[in-house]
Amino acid sequence: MLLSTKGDYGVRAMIDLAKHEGAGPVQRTEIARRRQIPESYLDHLLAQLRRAGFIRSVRGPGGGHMLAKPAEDICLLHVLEALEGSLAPLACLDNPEPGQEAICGQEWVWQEIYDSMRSSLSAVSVAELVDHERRHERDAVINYSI
Amino acid sequence: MLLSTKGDYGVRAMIDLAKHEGAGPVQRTEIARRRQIPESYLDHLLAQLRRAGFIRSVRGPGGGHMLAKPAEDICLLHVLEALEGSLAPLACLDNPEPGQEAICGQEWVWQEIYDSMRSSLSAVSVAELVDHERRHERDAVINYSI
DNA sequence: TACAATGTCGACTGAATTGGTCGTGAATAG
DNA sequence: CTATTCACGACCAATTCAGTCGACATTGTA
Repeated sequence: MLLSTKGDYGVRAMIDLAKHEGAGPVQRTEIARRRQIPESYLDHLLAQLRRAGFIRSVRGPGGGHMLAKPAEDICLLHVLEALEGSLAPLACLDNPEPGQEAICGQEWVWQEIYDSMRSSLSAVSVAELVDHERRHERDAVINYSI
Repeated sequence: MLLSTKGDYGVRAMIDLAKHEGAGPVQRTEIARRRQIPESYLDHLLAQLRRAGFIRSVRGPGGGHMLAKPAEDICLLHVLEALEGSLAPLACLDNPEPGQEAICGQEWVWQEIYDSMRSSLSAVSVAELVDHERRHERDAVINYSI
């Protein structure tokens, strides 16, 4: 049931881009270092995010990557689905086949879980993830300073 | 994010056993046929369910498998965890490592989803799955008869 | 113009996991 | 004793995961 690293890393990258918005393009190298992602692997994820329209990239010296739209307008669900494909825990939740209920007998439970999961994920924007991280950092500093 | 067939098949098997409770042991062959599970694969799943204490098995002619306790007392969460191991969508939810929050930045979202999922799964017993299936069958018959 | 920095893309790969099969052996009812 | 049924472990093919690598395109700067 694990999310693959694709989804995890991809979201990390989006958070990193959102956090450094406004200071020009962010380089692959920087994202990879800060978020502990293998650089050449990150390449693929950035490509997927670009094709999905979440980021823009510019080449050449001083180039890098940036969000293609405001972080508030990008929800976690869309990012994850772009990277992972469907998040359904059972294949039959996406394309229900008639007669399967009698054999499998548990779709209804998973359907509820799936709906609830999608609802949670679509309620969280990349901007909120950044906010949360910033708050967490502040708390850590306060704790440390006591 | 898919549940593996282990979990799916295993739950199907438990439902099948619960449904045919009281009529003596149920054979591997029967379960496999009704629930569309490869018979020799089902073998492994029954072994895991047995080791986890959910079912008892008897050998010899007329042998088979049966629930080791009332279907009402067996919840989906326990069955699935016995078959799949942890259901956590991120590895860090089970053994959080300090410092990861700053890098990953999304645990809190997944923690909520994970908690909610576990809560849903532990609220459903195998008996309820059987009930649900029986109701579904009745409805299907009614629809057919119209 | 040359070149260095950067992103783009696709081929390739090793390891792990998934989803099984198969064969041997043990228990037991009749 | 034999047929039936479970028990268990060895084995296996295909797929997916998680990357690496190399060739190439673009562009700012000297």
